[in-house]
Amino acid sequence: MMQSARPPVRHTVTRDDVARYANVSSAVVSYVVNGGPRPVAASTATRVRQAIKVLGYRPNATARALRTGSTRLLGLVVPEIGNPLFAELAVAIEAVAAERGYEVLLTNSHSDPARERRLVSTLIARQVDGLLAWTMLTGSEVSLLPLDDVPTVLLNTFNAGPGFDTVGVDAEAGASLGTQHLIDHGHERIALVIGGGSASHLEARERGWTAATRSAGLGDGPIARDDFTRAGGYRAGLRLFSSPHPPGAAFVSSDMQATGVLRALDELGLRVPHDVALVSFDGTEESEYTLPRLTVVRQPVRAMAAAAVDRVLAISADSPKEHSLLAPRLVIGGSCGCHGRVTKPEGYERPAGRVS
Amino acid sequence: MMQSARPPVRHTVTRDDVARYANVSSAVVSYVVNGGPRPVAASTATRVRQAIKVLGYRPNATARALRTGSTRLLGLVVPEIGNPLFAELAVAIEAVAAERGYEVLLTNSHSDPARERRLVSTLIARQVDGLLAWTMLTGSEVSLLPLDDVPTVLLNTFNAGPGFDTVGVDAEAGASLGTQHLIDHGHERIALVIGGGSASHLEARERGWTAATRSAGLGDGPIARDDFTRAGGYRAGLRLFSSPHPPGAAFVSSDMQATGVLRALDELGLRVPHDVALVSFDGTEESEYTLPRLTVVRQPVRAMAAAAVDRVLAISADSPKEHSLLAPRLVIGGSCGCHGRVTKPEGYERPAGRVS
DNA sequence: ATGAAAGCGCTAACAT
DNA sequence: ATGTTAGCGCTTTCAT
Repeated sequence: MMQSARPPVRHTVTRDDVARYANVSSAVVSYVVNGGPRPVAASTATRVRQAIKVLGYRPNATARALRTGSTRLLGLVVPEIGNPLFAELAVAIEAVAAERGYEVLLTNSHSDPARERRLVSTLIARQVDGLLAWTMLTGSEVSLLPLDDVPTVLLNTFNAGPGFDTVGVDAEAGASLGTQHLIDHGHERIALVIGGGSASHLEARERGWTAATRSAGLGDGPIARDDFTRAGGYRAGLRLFSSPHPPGAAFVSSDMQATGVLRALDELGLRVPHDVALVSFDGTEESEYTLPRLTVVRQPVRAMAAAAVDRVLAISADSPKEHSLLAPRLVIGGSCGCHGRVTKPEGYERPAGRVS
Repeated sequence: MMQSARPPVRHTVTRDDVARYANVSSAVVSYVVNGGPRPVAASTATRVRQAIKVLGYRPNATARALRTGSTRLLGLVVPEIGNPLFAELAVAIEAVAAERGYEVLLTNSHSDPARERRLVSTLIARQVDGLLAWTMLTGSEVSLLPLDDVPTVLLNTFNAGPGFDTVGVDAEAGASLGTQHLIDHGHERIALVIGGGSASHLEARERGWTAATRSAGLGDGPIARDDFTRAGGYRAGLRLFSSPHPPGAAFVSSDMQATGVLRALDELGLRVPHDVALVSFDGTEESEYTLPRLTVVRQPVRAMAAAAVDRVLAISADSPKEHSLLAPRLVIGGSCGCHGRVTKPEGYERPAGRVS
């Protein structure tokens, strides 16, 4: 005769304990806890709730997930939480997901393809109900991910082929918009500072910058490629503006790099926007507090989050793939030359409070 | 005769399918997948692995967790992922946890006590193996959390009473260190910019600032309290430095606020460090890219992460509570007056790469 | 309105 | 070395 296995004790009070205490069946406890699917007499429900309180019963979401087949968990993969853009996106996605009754398992790929593949695997193993990924992989690499039958939305990935749902910002239009603004200021030699990789959203920014300068009849400006970090922007800025014939303006493809460029310019003794005009891509809160405040092409982070979460929750086996492309918008700061002086940050409110 | 319930189909290929395909028992598949606890013949193992590959089998972590009683998941609650300090801490905790074979469920309380309580509840419901929380609650409120029997480490919480394990930085010593540095520069009236709340780590910073000025025989400087954000620092800075008798130096209790103070000073036409000297608390990467670079009391983020994760994994029912207090250190930047000019950011490397 | 019980996918003790 | 099987805590169908 077989003996049963003895798994480690964890969650001492179970639904059965509550049932026993309240003198009902475990099914009734479920009905009370979940508000259905069967009705429960008011007096019984009260007794059950009382038992739950007295015993300190806490439902086990793991068991529930195993039984129902749904974890109400969304997996999110971003390249770097330390980048304010992704932090803001993660916060927004978390907020939208919470409104829909989902929680988010947030993971950080450190822009490492191998790590990204591993993260996707563990998220799937954890049975997430949906997956949102800002991938660093190329289109063909993405196709190799073990995405099986998990509803997936790729963020800002435009070369993944038709097999994936995508939500992204029109980076090409955004880069054109920002570059055009510098052209409107009369600049004729406009550099591009951009990440070193070949992710599709980077290529799009490069295309937008090229398109704007060319359609204005200007020659292509210099390109400085470096890491998608503050340090990368700093190095790119030093190279670009200490060259023999430095450009008078630059479109920087991310706020983090722009922060680095600002430091480089400061060290080189160049003033913004007087000597060099700058427009950057992202429009994170950090960009509102640089000196001067950056003029930016702002990513519609909230809208992206909402579109992505709603889409991933709507995906079913036979739904056709969708591709949303959101429009970024230009937000004028003090780095482009529109204002003689720095503009107020958005969070500004009349000074109030104590100074003791 | 009873019929069985029919949960929704999800994960089509199960461990039993693999067993059937490889012509072994499901136990053997487990042994192969988990590398134990019983040995498996090499040829059998190969057959099983082949079956796994062919069928595209992916283990179900939910079922595993239910069975073993361990999710290998750590819950983390921080006040605001948008704050670079917490982003850096989250990344560090994630990295340490990964080394120990754990993943992190990261949640954001938005500094809202009610939300924080809810997060703790859902993390416990999700059966995290441990909980790390940078709480905004007071000591007595923390005691009311349904922490039951989940190993918990509180981060930077010093008034939670002896019932909790804690890991934190010595904020009082840090604030003294930073303030003392301004005193060493000859400042006699040193303001404090600090958050409006009453969290214990804020009180500690205030104590440290007070202790340093008093032991130097100086009178207490002005205090500006405002939100723990860039906007809060900006408002505090405007109030503080547009007052009739503005201080010549300030110790700012967070990098984010310091960023706002820098903007306020810029708008008021005051130069740093020439007119006003600044030292701030945190030492995030962002503080290395402000203009000028901030002189900071740097929080030992990596060390905190390691201490917290190791501690939470070591906690058992009968282990006595521990309280680690880590030492922050002063990192000189360009805002205190040590250098005539801005110092190089840490990420600095000799310029290299293309400028096309 | 309530109860009984099967079974989600997995692990591991016990049997062979 | 491999097989059999109970049961983790929960939901839900079917029966009463």
